[in-house]
Amino acid sequence: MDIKSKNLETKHNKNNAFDNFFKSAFTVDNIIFGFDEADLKVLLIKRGEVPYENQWALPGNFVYQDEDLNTAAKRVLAELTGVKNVHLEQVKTFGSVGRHPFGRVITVAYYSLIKISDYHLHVSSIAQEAAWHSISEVKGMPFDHDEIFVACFNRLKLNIKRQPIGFELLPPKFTLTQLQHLYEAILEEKLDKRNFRKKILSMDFLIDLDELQEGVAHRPAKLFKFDKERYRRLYEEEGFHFDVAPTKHKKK
Amino acid sequence: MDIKSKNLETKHNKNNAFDNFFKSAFTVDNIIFGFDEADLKVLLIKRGEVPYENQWALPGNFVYQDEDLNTAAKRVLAELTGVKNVHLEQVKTFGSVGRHPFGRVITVAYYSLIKISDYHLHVSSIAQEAAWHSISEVKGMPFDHDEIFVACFNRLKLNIKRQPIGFELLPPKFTLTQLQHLYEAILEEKLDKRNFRKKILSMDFLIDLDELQEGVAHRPAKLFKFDKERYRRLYEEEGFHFDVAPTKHKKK
DNA sequence: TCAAAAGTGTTCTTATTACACCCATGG
DNA sequence: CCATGGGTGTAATAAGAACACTTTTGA
Repeated sequence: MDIKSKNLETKHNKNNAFDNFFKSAFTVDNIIFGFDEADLKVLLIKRGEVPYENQWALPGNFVYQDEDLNTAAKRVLAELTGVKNVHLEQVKTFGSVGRHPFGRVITVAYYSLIKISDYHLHVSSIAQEAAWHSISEVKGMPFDHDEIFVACFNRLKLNIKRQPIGFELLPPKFTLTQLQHLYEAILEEKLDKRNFRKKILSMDFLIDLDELQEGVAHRPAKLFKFDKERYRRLYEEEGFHFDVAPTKHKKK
Repeated sequence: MDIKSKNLETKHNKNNAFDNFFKSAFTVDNIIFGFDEADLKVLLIKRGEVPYENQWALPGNFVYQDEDLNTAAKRVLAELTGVKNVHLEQVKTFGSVGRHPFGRVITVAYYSLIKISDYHLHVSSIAQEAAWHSISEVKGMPFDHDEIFVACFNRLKLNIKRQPIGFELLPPKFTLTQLQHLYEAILEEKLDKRNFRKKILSMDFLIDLDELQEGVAHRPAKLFKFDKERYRRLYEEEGFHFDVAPTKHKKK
């Protein structure tokens, strides 16, 4: 992403009445989710810049003057992880007056879903250091990052039941148990195994690869992959609904 | 809302490296929904300012340097309609590079729900003129306002099934048919009368006022009001779900 | 007495829930 | 042969969908 210094300033300088308003900055912050067999994780950085240098925080960056919001979010992600073509969703914008010590900075929060195996740390200008943190440990971040994290996690919980995004977090081949654990990690509740399988298979977007797990000290599980086309069609045409009973608990 | 000229600029001027980024403006735009017996409406303004002076557009305004985003959205609403304490939801932020001819302007879109009867036009600095438009007529607005409208309307469709917001659009006393028409207008489909009533009454947040409509040329309908407390509890405790069959159409 | 909208139940179908045992593998 | 997780079905209950006629009022 190269930064051309466009003539935006000269354009708005024609309209002096508005100049007072062109004094804000805005940023994107990115909650990068990954799933590691059993745990839902978030990629945090150790900040390489003031303010809050050296603290663990959400990866984010200023949005350049000639850069769209989504582009900026993708850039942050790519610089940090080297991963492109990622599922990205804008969640909410945070703009409290006092949220940034340097002035008025509004931030647009995104979440993204990546396969943890695709990730290879690209230490960049954004960060001195980056690391995956379990979602339970994500607390005490600077700015309003805790609040941003909660908003994004809640959005993910909502979306996982309605959108074809589960596979973004899994390797291309996975077992039904892995998929169930992913849902459990996101929804933060245990699900009933038989009901989960019945429902997910009835939806008809999983392809049985006729392959088995290898090297596990128990009966090997079958491997599946997502049929993205079907998954997408299901979502677009009829509004996909995923809901199964938690284990041993009356719903409602 | 008075505008103090805080010392934000001097604060960030200490950090010259960032100064390049403090050149953006941001605004809020507000999709104000109202419901008028049969039709869902949106309050548009005839712009009193450049750019696009005299065109119908979404009401919005720059966010002041010392004003939170929600506060700005409420201010726009209050200046335009005189209505306060309104249901307001942030939907999405739009920030394409070229969306505003005066420079980089990011806008945070909100929707709000008001009782159309509470509204008395306060022509303000924001608008020369304001008027309710049926949602079907809302097209051809300047900037990216069409896109913003669609995003907000879609969000409303989603929320009406999950959140206790229906009553925000109705007068304090209403009939079941009015309520059904509201749902139909938002969801853009006809619903089955008996199923609608069965479901909505079983949820137990409507209070039968033992009053009847007057002066109608047909059997008068009973009047109900919302029990806001119950409605809210229902939502918070168990995640309220509203879904009824459209008339004469197989679902799925 | 007519037009207009209010009000009201039942049956059928589909989806959700609860629940427990045998199987295949590696160590 | 044991520990570990994989894999499977059925019955009971609840929710959703389809559907048509009688009632009350004002004009």
